[in-house]
This record gives sequence, C-alpha cells and structure tokens, in this order.
Amino acid sequence: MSRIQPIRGMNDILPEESHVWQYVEDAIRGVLENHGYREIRVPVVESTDLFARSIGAATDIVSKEMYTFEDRNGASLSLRPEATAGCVRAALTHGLTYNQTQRLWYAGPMFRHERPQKGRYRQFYQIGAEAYGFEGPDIDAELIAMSARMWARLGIRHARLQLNSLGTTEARAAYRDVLVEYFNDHRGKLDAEALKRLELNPLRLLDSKDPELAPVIAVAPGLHDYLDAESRDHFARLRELLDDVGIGYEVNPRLVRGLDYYSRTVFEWVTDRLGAQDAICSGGRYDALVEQLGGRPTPAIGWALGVERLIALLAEEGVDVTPRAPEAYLVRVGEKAERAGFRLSAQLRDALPDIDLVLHCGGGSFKSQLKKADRSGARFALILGDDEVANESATLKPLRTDEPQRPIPWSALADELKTLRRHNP
RNA sequence: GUGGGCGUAGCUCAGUUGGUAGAGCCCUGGAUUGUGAUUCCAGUUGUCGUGGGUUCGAGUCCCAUCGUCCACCCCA
Repeated sequence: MSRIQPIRGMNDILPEESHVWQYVEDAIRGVLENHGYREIRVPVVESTDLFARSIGAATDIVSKEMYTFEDRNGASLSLRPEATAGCVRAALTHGLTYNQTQRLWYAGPMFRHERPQKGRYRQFYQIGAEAYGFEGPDIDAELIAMSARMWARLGIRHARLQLNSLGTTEARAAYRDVLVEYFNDHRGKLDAEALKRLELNPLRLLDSKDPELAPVIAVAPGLHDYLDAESRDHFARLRELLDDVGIGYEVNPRLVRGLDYYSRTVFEWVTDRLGAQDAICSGGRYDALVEQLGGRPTPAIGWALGVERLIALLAEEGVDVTPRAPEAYLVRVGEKAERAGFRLSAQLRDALPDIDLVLHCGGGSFKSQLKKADRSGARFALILGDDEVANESATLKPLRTDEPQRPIPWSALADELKTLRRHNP
C-alpha cells in the first residue's frame, strides 16, 4: 500500500516542538488578557465574497492564493487567508460594534496557496488582536506597546518596528492618482510585473526590490505630502505616545501593506534573522472596513503575528524552552506489580488531581523502565516490584539528585509527594 | 507562478571510474538474576522518493515526475 502524503505546505507539529508552541501561545495570550482583550473564535471557512470585499479582489491573496471551493449547494466558500475579515463580519453579525467598543484577540490556522519556503507555509498560524470603535491614537499605541511587551516576555530582542501612515481612504486615493501619473511618465523603466502592479496596487511599487526601479522610486512623490491634516496629527500623536514609553521605531514611508483595507497607521515588526520572510507581526488601521462590509462607520485597528516565524526567531535568538516533565514515573515489574501499580496510579491521581504522573505500560526490565523514567525528565521514579507489593509500599527513587531511594507505604505516598512539592516546587 | 540545491534505515549521514547497501544515534536484550547518565557484547530496522530509459549489471548515468529546502514573488 502506498502511503498517503501530507499536503504540501501543511505541517505536523510534533510533541517535540509543541511545547514551544504552548510556551509562545501562553505568553502571548497572557499579555492580551492582561490588556483586557478577550478571545473571539471565528470559522475557518467564510464566503469567498467576504475576503474579496475586504482584502481586495485584485490582491494576490484573493486572486491567486485562496483555497476556494463550492459547497454542495454551489456557494463559493474559502478557507480564511487571514482573520480580520472574519472578525469584522462576526462583529457585524452580533452587533458587537453597536454603541460599544471591543478589544478582541484570536488565534488559529490561516490558509494561503503559496510556494512554501522558510517561514511561509500553506497552513500557518496567526495570533491577532483587533480593536473596534476607538478613534484616537492611544489605541494604536496600546496595540503596538502590547506587541513590544510580548517580545520582551518571550525573550525576543531582534525585532524592529517600522511605522507609516497611509492617510485616510480619500487621501490615499488622491495620492494613488498622483503616483499612477508619475509612474506612467516612467513606463519605460517598468517591467511586466511592475506594470501589472501599477494597474492593481500602485502603492506597492514603492516597495519594489528591483534595482532598476530604485532611482525612479527615490524621487517619486512622497506619501507624506498628500496626507490629510487629521491623519498627520494622528500619526504625530501616536509617535509621541510611543516615545513616552520608550518604544523605538523607524518611519518607513515606503511601508505599504498589501491588503486593501488598511488606512492611516500601518506598522510592521521585522527581523534580520529569518531570511526572506522577515515580517513577524504587522497590522494597522482599517477605519473604512466596517462600513465597507455593511456596518456603521466604525474605526478599527489590529495586527496579526505569525506563530511559526516567532518560533523560528526564538530559536535564532537562542531562547531555550524547557519541555514540561512529569513529576513521577511509575515503574512496574511483574504481574502483581502491574496490577497494583495501576490501582496506585489512580489513587495518586485522585489525591493530587494536578499530578504529572506517567504510568509505564508495556513491560520491560527494571533497567529499561528506569531508562525511560530518566528520559522522561521525571523528578523521581516510583518503583513497584514483587517485594514492594508484598509489603504494600513503593520505592521512591530521586532521578535528578543523589538522594538515596527509600520505601514509602502506599497509604503515605500522596502525602509524601505533597511534602516533596513543598520543598521543591 | 519562476529559478536553483537536495532526496540512501525512525534521525544525522557515508557509499570511491556503474558490480547486487554501510556507520553513528535511537530501539530491544544481556554482562550487572532489584535498579537509571559510563563501558562492553548481541540483535532489529531499507520499495536507495517514484516511474521510465541506457547497460550483462544502476544508489551511482539520462529523462520525467513527486517531495523538500532556499531565493524571486507575496506576506504573518
């Protein structure tokens, strides 16, 4: 029989690495909850139209990277390529933005049909934060400060903040026209790719890595000259707030997000440690999106971070995450001991509901069982053999210290473990 | 979607001008008949990614295909 292959770009996260995922997720969740953000869980599948209308039908994400299919009724559905659209949709569905503000976070898999490479997979995990109904720059600052706090808590040092303002939707549109006109005057220097971009998303031309284009971009009209007064003020106040809490940033006028819904504040945390996929977290305002999806005009802002990239960066930074190890590993040799051991394990679990106890199953010699006990990282082994069963005791053998092993009666074992915990939490 | 590197045991890899597959780790048992990091001994594990082709003979050469990695592109 041939084996079934996994789907390209979709990875299994094995126990060996899942503890790092848990570490990252716990730390980030902790910071989010500390700031009053509450979890929202939205479906992995939404109507294709939702993504086309929010992210933009012409964007690469929507036009060539979505997993789109028809359900049995012929409706066009898509696996979510990101979660902001779904969150806004959910907010509208349930009236979450009706005369109220919301601070939300989400976590889960996203799907994009791209060619996999380092830090880029077809199923990948994002954690994101969204805030609805807040007009002022303080929420922008809060979201950014929150992300900075996460890096600190995780032990990430090599992340730089890039900041920009795209202006209101109107200002952005006006600038767009100026830019199209400018690049049209320099069509000769544009290749097929660039021309297509000029057509679809001219702002992204500023982001081009093509060296031929660099001189043209260098003297292109600047976005900041076309910013509306209000956006300019908003941006200045955001910068003050970041300065106040000592968060460093670089204003990058070429930072233009690929998703159509962004306006005003946009930002991106980048690192020089991960190769080509260097953005670990990015986001910005999307003040027009709620209305665009059929709601009342509602200011909104959010960011999303890539969990795989964060974990890769953690490894680059040399952050070591120690896996959770059991407290005790129960070794059983002999038929009687196996039976008594199972009963003992149940007693211990009843007496200490949160005990991390591994019951050795599958037989094996003392030596091999103890080897496994040691490999498990357990603090001590509980040994049951015929002798122990005969006098209703278990041998407690410390595995991480030189202390001698000693017999403990079954009846006293739970209390003994509690005492040990107190001495060595 | 475009380009380049790589695909040999569960893992890391060796395999010389084509001659019928190896090491270390891991795992199992034993030396040590009731005790774990060492040492020693023994043992298990392979459609050599897949399909064609060249050849008396292919892990080794050729073609295709799939997978993987990196870059472009895109983005978290």
